[in-house]
Amino acid sequence: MLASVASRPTFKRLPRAVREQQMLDAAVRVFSRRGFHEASMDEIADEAGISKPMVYAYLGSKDDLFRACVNREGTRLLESIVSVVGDDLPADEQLWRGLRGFFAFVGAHRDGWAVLYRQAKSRQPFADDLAALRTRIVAVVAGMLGRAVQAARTSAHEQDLTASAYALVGAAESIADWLADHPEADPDHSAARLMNFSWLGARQLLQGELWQPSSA
Amino acid sequence: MLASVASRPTFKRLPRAVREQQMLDAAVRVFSRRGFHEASMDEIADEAGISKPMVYAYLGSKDDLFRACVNREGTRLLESIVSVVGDDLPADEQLWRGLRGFFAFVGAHRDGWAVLYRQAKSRQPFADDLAALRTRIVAVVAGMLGRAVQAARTSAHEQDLTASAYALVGAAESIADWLADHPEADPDHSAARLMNFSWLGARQLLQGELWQPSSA
DNA sequence: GAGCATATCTACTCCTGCGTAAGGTTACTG
DNA sequence: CAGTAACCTTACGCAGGAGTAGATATGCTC
Repeated sequence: MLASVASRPTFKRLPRAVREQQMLDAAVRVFSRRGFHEASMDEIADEAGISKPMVYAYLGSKDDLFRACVNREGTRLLESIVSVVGDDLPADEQLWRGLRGFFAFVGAHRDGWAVLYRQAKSRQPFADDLAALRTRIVAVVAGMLGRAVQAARTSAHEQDLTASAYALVGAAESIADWLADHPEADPDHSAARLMNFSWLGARQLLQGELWQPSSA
Repeated sequence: MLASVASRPTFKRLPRAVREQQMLDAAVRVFSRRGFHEASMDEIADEAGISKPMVYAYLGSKDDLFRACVNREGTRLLESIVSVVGDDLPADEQLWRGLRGFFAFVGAHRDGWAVLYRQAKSRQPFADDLAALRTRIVAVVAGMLGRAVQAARTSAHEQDLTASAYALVGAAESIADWLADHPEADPDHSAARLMNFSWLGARQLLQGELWQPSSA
């Protein structure tokens, strides 16, 4: 009704794969700063420099879109941990590498972390997706601890290993949360602090003991 | 327009203070199972056995109501920790008591915990309230560690103490989260597992060492 | 047992934002 | 350079739910 007079330079056409990634990037940013509900599809479309029906055409409903974000960021997160943790290294070295990988991810993808950690937990349909991811991480950690126990020829109950894994993951999330709000902070520093806490325990720390990475 | 024919037994009048508590109880339950946005004011009013305008008259808007829930549950949580942690006890005894108090609260107020932990984190306006509460808890924990360090005549950087406090609080939240989903689990058991992890550290645990409470 | 403050209800209005129908625009292909 | 398939848009339908207006019931006080 209005145009076709000026025939505006209008828009650029891009292949589907590219646009989908742009949309996901935009969605992660918006979900991160607004929260799931407060984020509107209009704002996401706007942030992606595209109109709303495109989002629906490519990624489906708002729920679908959010789930796609969680899956993409979750996969990246998990990948950044498991890719650096070797199978046959000493327990403390594995722990150290895992923590570094984790905090490096959070430092580099603060938006993604916010979506995963702060948003997905509250919405029931996605809580399941997140729980699944968390369970996989906890399983990785518990498996690591289990192998270390075997290597030390001591024994431990399955439940205790799992509890320790939960504690470790929770501690990491907590510090990551702090990190996400302090852009000036160094991820490796956070990793070292958590390493000290979780490996040595409060008792040793109070006695002034410190853990040192073997490789600089 | 419709009634005044049958003059139904209709409703019971209750003093404001009582109704307010009923409403808060209902709101916590509904927010807990639905999440902030999915919870409707109609459902909350219904759960409280009252009609919607009453909620607005007494507690204000939906935001106000949610904030009231967070404040009430947060105050209770903090109280259940600080009330059992003496000032002049050994560090491990303080830690043990604090953890027991915390997990006892979560075990007894799972709904309240869900509101605090899973919901408040995601909504921007309330994230501040929750952050304030968390900061107070972290400060309590850090203060405890600080006194313990002094008692041990060792030294530690302020930042390291705070990081340890964050890690401890995060680990506790993580296990509490698990506890909230396992009604059959014993809160004291969870407290003991976390005590082992945080006090001894992973290294000691892997060597088969265990921490024992001095009092049964 | 009449008056009055307070507690309570029913029945709306209106806004926000998800999801879609119907139709232009671009660029590739023969 | 016409035909066509994939991109992309504007403009709307519609539902859910926050918040409110106005009327009614209750029980305390004298």
